[in-house]
Order: sequence, then C-alpha cells, then structure tokens
Amino acid sequence: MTAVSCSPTIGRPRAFDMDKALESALEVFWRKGYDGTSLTDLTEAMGINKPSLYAAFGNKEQLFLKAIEFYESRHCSFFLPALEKPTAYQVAEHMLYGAAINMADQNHPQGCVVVQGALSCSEAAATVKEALLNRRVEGEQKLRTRFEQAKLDGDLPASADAETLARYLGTVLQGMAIQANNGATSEQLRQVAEITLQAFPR
Amino acid sequence: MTAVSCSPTIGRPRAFDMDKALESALEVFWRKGYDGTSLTDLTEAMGINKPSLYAAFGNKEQLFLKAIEFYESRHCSFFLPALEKPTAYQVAEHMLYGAAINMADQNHPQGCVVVQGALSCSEAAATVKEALLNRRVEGEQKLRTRFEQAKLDGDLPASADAETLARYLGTVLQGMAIQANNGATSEQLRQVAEITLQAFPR
DNA sequence: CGATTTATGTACCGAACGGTAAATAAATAT
DNA sequence: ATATTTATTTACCGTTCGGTACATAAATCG
Repeated sequence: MTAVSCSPTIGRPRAFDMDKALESALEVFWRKGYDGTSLTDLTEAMGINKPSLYAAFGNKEQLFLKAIEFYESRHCSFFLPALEKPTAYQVAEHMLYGAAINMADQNHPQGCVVVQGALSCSEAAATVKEALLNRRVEGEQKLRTRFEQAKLDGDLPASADAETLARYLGTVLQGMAIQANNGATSEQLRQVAEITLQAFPR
Repeated sequence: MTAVSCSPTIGRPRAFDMDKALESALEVFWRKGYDGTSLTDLTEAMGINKPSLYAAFGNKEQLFLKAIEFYESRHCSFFLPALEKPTAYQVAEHMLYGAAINMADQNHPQGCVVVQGALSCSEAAATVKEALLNRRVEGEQKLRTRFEQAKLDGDLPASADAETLARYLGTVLQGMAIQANNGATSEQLRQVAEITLQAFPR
C-alpha cells in the first residue's frame, strides 16, 4: 500500500493542512504551468519548506498530478453532473454554461489547468503532459458514450454522429479555456455557448 | 534604425541561413513552449553556437518573437486570405477548413504556437505571453471588423452580433489547436468545422 | 600587404533549478 | 523517563539555466 494521507497517530504532527497546501500548489501550476513553476514558487505559495513538500507529496511531478486530481474533484464539478442530464441537448447545455461560468471565474486563475498546465513543454514534463492529454481525451470519450446512449434513448437522432458531436463540444470547451485566458468574461463565454448550441441537434 | 537583417558587405560572412535557423527555432518553441525550451535545445536545432544566436537574434525572448513573426508569415497563410472572401459565411468556411488542414499537418508540430507557445508560463515569459495574447485578440478583432462589414454588405443579417460571431469562431479555432495537440486528424477537425458552420448565419 | 569589421568556437559567469543529508523538534509508545 | 517515530529547519548537492568575455577566423577596405 502506498502512503495514502491517512493521519498517522505517532510522530510529530504535520504543521500544515495538506488540502490547503495542495490548493495553493494547484493555483500556482494553473497560473504558471508545469515548466513555468519553480519549487520556490510552490514552497512560498504553500507556506512550507522543500523537505516538507517532498515528504508530503513526493516530488514536483507527483505534486502536480495530485493537484490535477484535486482540480477535477473541486473545480470541474460541473462536468460529471452535466453527463447525468436526461437528454443529449441538456448535457451539452449544462456543460457549456457550466464551463462559461467556471472558466472566467475571478476566484481562481482563468481557463482550465488540464488544458494549459502542460500543453507545450520540456521533456522533463513529458509525463504530466501525457497525463493531461489523457484526461482531455477521456473527457471527450465520456461525452461520446453519453451521446451514443442518447441515440439509443431516442433523444438524439439515429443519424447523429456521437463521436463528432463529442469532439465538437470538446473543441468549444477547450477553446473557451483559451478565451478565458484572453480575458473573456463569463457573459461573453455564455454567448459563445448559446451559438454553439444552435449547431447541436435537439 | 535597428539592425535589420540587411546583408553587410564587410566582415566575416554569416555561416548559416538566418531563415532556416529561425524556422528551426520556431519548430522547437512550437513543440516545447517558451519556458520548456532551453538555449541548448535552440542551438542544437539551429546548428549554431550561443554567441552566434545572440549576435543574430538578440536573446531568447527576441528570438521567440521573431519566430512568431515567421510563423504568422509562413504557417498562418490561410488566415488573412480567408478574410478576403466575399461573404461572412465564406470567410468562416475558409478559416475553419484552412485551420483543420493546417493544425493537424504532420510536417510541423500540431496545433498553433500562438495558442500554445506561452499560455501558462513563468514571470520571465510574461512579455511573450502578452505578445501572443495580443495576437489572438487582434485576430478576433479582424474577424469582428470583417463581420461588421458583412452586415453593411447585407450578406450577414442586421440582427447578427458580429462580436459574438467572431468570438465563437475564435473559440473553435483555438479549440482546434488543443484538439490537434490531442492527436485529432485533419479529417476529424474538418468534421468539427462542418458542425461549427451549422451555427453560422448565411 | 596591413587594418578593419564581423562571425565563430571555447570556455566561462553568477543565478536558479530540482532535490537531499543531517540535525533538531514535537508528538506517541512503553 | 526514555525510545521511537515523524516533521521541520538549515544548509547544501550537482546540474542546468540564460547570457557573455575573449581569442581566433574569414571576409572587405585602403
């Protein structure tokens, strides 16, 4: 069993909150990307020293991967619920409007760390780049599966191409991440979502 | 006057082709991003030593900016011509199909260096990040102006929102860059372009 | 032929990089 | 109280970073 963060009862207690530290690390990675973030950036933001960071999170790469898990559980909270909507159109609707609000939210860096955390990067970042790429592709795969189900359910015409619809939606969602980086507001992204939905069969 | 690359007649002649060196530098920046690219990466790809690089291109930042100019003149050759098409719909059409072919082209890194060259980055890269951001916003501004003209020309309904249409198109184009990084083929991007156009007024 | 000008190759600079050894501090177990 | 266990602090490791000084090579100018 690997060292899961189950609180050990013996030994000196950890002086910092792991979740808060992880959130701080995420914020830095999100804003600066994997290559652009130094250990000094991380330790300053997290309020801990390097040995504490390494003892608690492994190394820079593992910390990044844990930060991404944290991101998906806390910040991408609109994605999975949207998949549960009763029709394909409503799935698309909730996903696009959710993304519009989320990606331009001023309470955290703009965009999506899964898109911009390690898009083009050094060889040292190859592992995390691939991890993010897999998450993007898997997200689209989930959309595709949902749309194939919608065809069976009858709320998407049998002539519809689930794979291409999923890719279209993925493209717009990923494009919204760039738009948010460009400074687009939630309202402007909402308008994009609105147009996007006009091409979506209902 | 700054040192434009007008060939000097005196002194030892330069032993390398500046355009070829710039193209090699672009290829590296495109693939690894600004932060992910080291001077060693650059000099190895360009086939020159560091002092030659600095004498010819200034420094890493200036080299990057020159590589971006090079990119826009050689690799984004579909953008400006698309703007000249007779109707707004045809503008969108040519831009989307041009991007679909270009971004997944296997003859160079996938995606778009203006999107992925310095999206999230260190403070050292702040200048180049802003330069890329400005290029993206300016591209959308050009689209918007073109669509406003189309409303005057009558090939776009007066009720259409030129700004939002431009942002919608920008979003899909930027999303295509991510898709190309995800491994999408030109044919898959072409299908996305097709759906995108269904939401575009004609 | 020098003299001048520019480019190249080598060798190096201080700073920052990711990562760690070793000593100390704070908790529990016996 | 002492031993054990874990976290923190300080100080440091070798490597790589972006950038440059300096000597040499290759061209033109007079």
